Parts: sequence; structure tokens; C-alpha cells
Amino acid sequence: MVKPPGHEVEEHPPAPVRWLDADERGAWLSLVRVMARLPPLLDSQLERSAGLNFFGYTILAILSEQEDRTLRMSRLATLTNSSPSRLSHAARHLEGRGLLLREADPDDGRCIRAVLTGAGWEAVAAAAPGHVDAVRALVFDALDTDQIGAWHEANERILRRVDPEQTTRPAWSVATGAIG
Amino acid sequence: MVKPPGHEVEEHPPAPVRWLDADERGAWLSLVRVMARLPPLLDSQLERSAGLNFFGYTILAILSEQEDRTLRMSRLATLTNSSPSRLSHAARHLEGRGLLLREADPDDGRCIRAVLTGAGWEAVAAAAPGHVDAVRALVFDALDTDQIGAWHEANERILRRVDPEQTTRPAWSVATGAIG
DNA sequence: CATATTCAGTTGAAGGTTCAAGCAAACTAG
DNA sequence: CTAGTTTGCTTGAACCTTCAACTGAATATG
Repeated sequence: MVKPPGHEVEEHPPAPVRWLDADERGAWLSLVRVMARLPPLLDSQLERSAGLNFFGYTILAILSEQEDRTLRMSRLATLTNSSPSRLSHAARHLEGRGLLLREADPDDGRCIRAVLTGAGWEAVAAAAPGHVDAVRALVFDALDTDQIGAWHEANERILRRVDPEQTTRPAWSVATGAIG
Repeated sequence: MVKPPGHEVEEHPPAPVRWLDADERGAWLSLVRVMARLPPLLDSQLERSAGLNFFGYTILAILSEQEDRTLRMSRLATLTNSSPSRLSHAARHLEGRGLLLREADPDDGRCIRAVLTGAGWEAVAAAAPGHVDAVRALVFDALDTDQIGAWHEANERILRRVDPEQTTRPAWSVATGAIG
């Protein structure tokens, strides 16, 4: 490999790898397994009971929590932890099923506003109890209050590394709270 | 909806939904965001540095930790938290790149043994340091020892709910420990 | 021994996600 | 005002995962 001229990168001696110790490895594998097994369980519960996957449910749930059941696509993408592209595809499916609709934003011709339909609202409302039950059974029934606190704190610290901009910070509950 | 004859299901009064409280909601959203953001970061780090995704890396890593760098497909599927189908597709790709090969098991004609090749071993060995650095930077640098312990314990408790059979229990480290 | 069942693994199609490219509206500078 | 850039969103192709169907080998049953 030929070095380009200029940009003489300082050659640090290769820092010795700091392998994970036994505790770290155990903790890491726990997370890896949770990440591998939890999402499919949530997906299949929602799939069976509402014909939605977790992502679709999240989209509808977040819309249902807005004053006017409306959100710009870009904002919705941020809140759902998704790329604009992913959201666009998913929104097309949901729109085809009559659960939401997309309309031009009068204030900014570039923006599209996603609006939850009546059918969409009924779909989330019907799906929410079963979903919350699943989350409770799989996660919170396993932990007492102190454990939840410590676990939350650790996950937040990790999030600061993983998502430094904290783009999703604003409050939203993925309809794990009462719908109204 | 017409009830089929027989199978008279006991009609319990619908148990009131136990919505998540504010603390639970906050903790839940932390996990959801970690699950959404961490895997893509690990994938892209491995993709850039080794042309592998996390799943492919895991396959090679687990094989590299076996005495004879060999494992039956079914066992490998369990250890990688994957379905047989997913593993089969991935193994075909990796085999195409010369990183592993598959051979008939002499002891049981139904089984296939996946064997890590020399090139496969070199690929993991080259990728491992960068991967461990990423895991450390994104996760463990954010936590002190006590936090790691509490976080680990909570994740283990969740795992007991999510994966009651504990199919993946046996020790493996996804090559976050030294390779040799 | 014949048949049925289970087990290990693969396959192709369907579905979802990512990626790069593209379009149009809005902003920015000269 | 106009040319260039940025922003918001969509699109189609490539990729990966899942699902259901299938093969062949081992085991169980009569």
C-alpha cells in the first residue's frame, strides 16, 4: 500500500489489545443473547395478535401519543430509531392497510406528515395490552425495583456511548403506558 | 366469530392491563434504544475492517475456540443464537469465501461438520482486536465493575424469561478473549 | 424386516432492511 | 434573481432473515 503524500499519520506503536476479562465476557454474552432472543419474541407476539411487527407497532404507538396523531416522517424516523428509508417502506405498508396516511405538510413542501387513522388507532389500542403483558412477563417480572434502577442506569450509560447525540431523547413510551 | 364445538375455554374476566410505570418505561426505552443502535455499530465496524457482519464474525469466532476448530452445524446454530436455516445460508457465503468448509460427519451421516480454514482463522484473528476495542468503547468503558455486575445480573434474570431452556448456556466468548 | 417418526441440514421464495441514487422543495450566496 | 447546496423523502436493487417445504439418515414401532 502506497502512502499518499502529506497526511503523515503518526504511527503509534500498536496498542496492546485489552481483551475482556471473565466478568466482562459473561456480561457481554448476556446482552448478546438478550438482543438475539427478545426482539423475535416481541415480534411474534405482535404478529400473532395484531399482524404487526415491533417496528410497525412502534410507528403506530408513537403517532397515537401525539396530540393530533400526526408527526413528520423525519421526526417519526428519529423517534423509532429508524432510517428514513426503512420508515418510508414501512409507512407504505401501513398506509396500504389503512392504518395511517401520509399528507403534504402545508408549512414545508418538503415534509410529509404521517397521520394515524381511526383504524390505526384501534389497531394499537387492541395490540397494546398484549404487548405490555409480554414486556412485563419477559423483562420486568424478572427484576425488582432496585434492579430495574441499576439496569436502567447502566443502559443509559451505554447509550451515551452508542448514541452520543441522544437523538431519541424526548419522552415517548412506545405505548407501554395507557392509551388515550 | 362462531365458537367451534367442544374446547370450551374458561372465560376469565379480562385481567386489567398492568401498564408500565414511569421508571419501567424509562428502563424499557433504554433497552429498546440499545438494541436498535448497538448491533449496527458492531456490524459496520466489522464490515469495514474485515468484510464480516457480527453474525459471520461470531460463527468464525466460535469455531476458532474449538479444540479442532470444528463444530456440528446444529451445535453451531445453537451457540450463535441462530436458526439452522440462517446458519446454513451464512455458512454457504463463508464457505464461498474460503473461510470455512463443511464436511460430512463420519459418526452420523445426518450431521455436517463446519471446519474453520486457515484463511478463516486469520480473518478472525485479524478482526478480533478491533471488535474488542469497539465493544470496550461502546459498552465497558461506560461502566465500573459494580455496574457491570448489576447489569449482568439483571440481563441474566431477563434471559431466564426469554430463553428458559438456556440453550446457549455453555461457555463461549465470541472471541472477545485472546485467540490462540 | 417394514414402516413411521424424528433429526440434521438445505433450499427457494417471501418479507424486511440497507444502500446508493434520485427528486423536488427550501435555503444560501453572490 | 439565480446557481449551488442542503433538507426531506422516496425508490429499486442488493442483501439478509424467516418460513415452509423438502431430502436423506437414524431411530423407533409394530
